Amino acid sequence: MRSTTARDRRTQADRSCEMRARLVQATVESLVDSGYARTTTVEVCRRAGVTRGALHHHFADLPDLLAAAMSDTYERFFLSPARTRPFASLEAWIDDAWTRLRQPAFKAVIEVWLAARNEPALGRKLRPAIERYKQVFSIEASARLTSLIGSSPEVQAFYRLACETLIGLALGRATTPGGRALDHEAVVVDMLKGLARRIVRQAAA
Amino acid sequence: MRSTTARDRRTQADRSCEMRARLVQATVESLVDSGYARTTTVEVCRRAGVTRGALHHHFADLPDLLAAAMSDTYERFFLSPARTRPFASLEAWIDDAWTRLRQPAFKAVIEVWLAARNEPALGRKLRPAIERYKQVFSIEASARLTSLIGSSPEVQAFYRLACETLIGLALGRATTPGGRALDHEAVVVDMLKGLARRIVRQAAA
DNA sequence: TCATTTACATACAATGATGTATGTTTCTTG
DNA sequence: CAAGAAACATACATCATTGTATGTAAATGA
Repeated sequence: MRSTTARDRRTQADRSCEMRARLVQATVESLVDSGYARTTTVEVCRRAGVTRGALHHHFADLPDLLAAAMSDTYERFFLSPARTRPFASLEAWIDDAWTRLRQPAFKAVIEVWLAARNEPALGRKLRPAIERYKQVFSIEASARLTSLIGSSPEVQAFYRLACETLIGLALGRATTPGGRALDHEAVVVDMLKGLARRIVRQAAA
Repeated sequence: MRSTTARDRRTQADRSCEMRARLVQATVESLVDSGYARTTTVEVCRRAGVTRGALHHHFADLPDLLAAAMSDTYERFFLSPARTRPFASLEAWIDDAWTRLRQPAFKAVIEVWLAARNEPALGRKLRPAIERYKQVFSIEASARLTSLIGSSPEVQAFYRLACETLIGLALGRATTPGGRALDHEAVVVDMLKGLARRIVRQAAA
């Protein structure tokens, strides 16, 4: 009598992949609603419904798992699906960026940003992922924006300002119980888009 | 032979006050450069150069100490010295707000904001201090701004936007190793002030 | 000045987290 | 269809942190 049915039979590569995915997902969820300090190996495994043995089989230690969770979050929420077409307008970029930043997963990013700054060992393991993420907001790397921003210092400065504004809004969400939308979010985003229109128009003139 | 000199002799109220101040200051420093997760009673006492006995004599537990540290930070950096004169311009307010937000102590605020959202017990003890702080940025409570902002929805929206932008900049500092100034800070603040001028001028017209 | 209270230190017990060592099951491969 | 390896579970030893209990020195006040 087999203890496993045919349905349970999976290739080892599949099992590894799925397990890593479960652990990574559980880590992000834990970061989002328990925070870094409470994101322990025990907590992650509890959420994932596996033992700590599984975790330590796939990840050397907790920082390794956190680094993997970060890379995954960047991929899923901020880089993919591959966006290549240039933005039609700065407003379109604002909508796109805010759609991504307002997701709960961004709280996980903030938690780990701060943790990485506080704990050097974690910081080293996270450096590649963080460097990669910084490029999401860098003008140089944003090929989809270059044609819009062009060489106007005014528009460049506004772009930087818009990034900071959206991050501020995202932090507000992250520090709000339940992660609900705040009343003034829509107001601020609208104003930001209105300003974008004016700045671009003025730069063109 | 006395073990204490006349110079050492202090009233008990003085000793209490000084000890509490030392502990609170050590807590803020620990939050700033070690973060919430590493701000333990042991760490705080190490920084303060006292034993944990002293800590637990003055504060029931760690959340109590953190709450005290928050209240103190709000007082020192964001509320006092009593600022009552209305701002001459929105730009003056921006300068003032950014001067305060860019201080390292703001990182302590962020750390505890996030921690309070993650740990309900801490959240309850911090609620009064947090509510109080929210008012720093609320239009209603900013008597120094009402005459500037007036009833114009445009200016109100811009004010909210400016708050978020400055918070975003502050978060950038908090997540930067060493807490150094970032290159684009000045650019963003300048643009923000430029926009403020235009918005106010337009609202007046 | 002496009893009492306050301020602070030391010692302790309990808990929780971490990484490792060692099993057991499931897949792969010759 | 057997090694052997990979996937995962269990058990363990260690360390950090917490709050409390208890002890001692300093200040108060009658």
